[in-house]
Amino acid sequence: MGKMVEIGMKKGPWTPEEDEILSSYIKREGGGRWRTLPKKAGLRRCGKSCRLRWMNYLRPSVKRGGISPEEEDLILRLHCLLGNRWALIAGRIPGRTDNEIKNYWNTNLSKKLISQGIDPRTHKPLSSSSSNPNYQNFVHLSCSMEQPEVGLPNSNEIISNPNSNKDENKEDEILSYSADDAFLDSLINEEM
DNA sequence: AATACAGCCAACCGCAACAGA
DNA sequence: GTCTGTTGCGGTTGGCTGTAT
Repeated sequence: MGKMVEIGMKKGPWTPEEDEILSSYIKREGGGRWRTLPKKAGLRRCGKSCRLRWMNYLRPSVKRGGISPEEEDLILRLHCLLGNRWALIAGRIPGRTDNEIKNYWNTNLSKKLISQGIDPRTHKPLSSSSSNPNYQNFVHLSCSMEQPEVGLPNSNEIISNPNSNKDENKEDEILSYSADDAFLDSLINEEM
């Protein structure tokens, strides 16, 4: 498939005028059909850019900033279970977007974990830091959800190598498990 | 006051997944 | 089943802002 190059499209930060055009169009006509939307709305932006702006900023349900300690703890728990599946994590935290959670993780939480001697990718102690007393605190805080009784992978398996596609069946199993609503709900409710 | 540096986050890019013809 | 266009996701980057020198 040939790459579609959009010429004459504006890039970079959105202006208040563009925001107004996009949100009033979507309120009037609804979202979706992102590729044709900007032309119909009268915007010189690509569909991707419009979708991103709406999803991460303009949607009325989007909360911005001020992540609470409860939300932070939930992000830690979900990341421990799911790895860098930001959309999946965001789906369990009302009003938060994948982009916001990803940014919060990269700028705050991963540094916090590193300072505690924890590898933010694996949620295991960094090399030669397993005796770090902070690790015990972190395990209690972040990874203390009960492991399922039977037939389910543990969280370390899930995130041990997120880029590997060598075992498709296993990956499917993990994905279906990871997205299990009842289990994730129990994880959330345990915390609230 | 000017400059350098660091942190943060909005937005972009590439690719995978999905949908439908 | 295959091809093609669209959407969604995650990694990355560029630029803005605040702080240090």
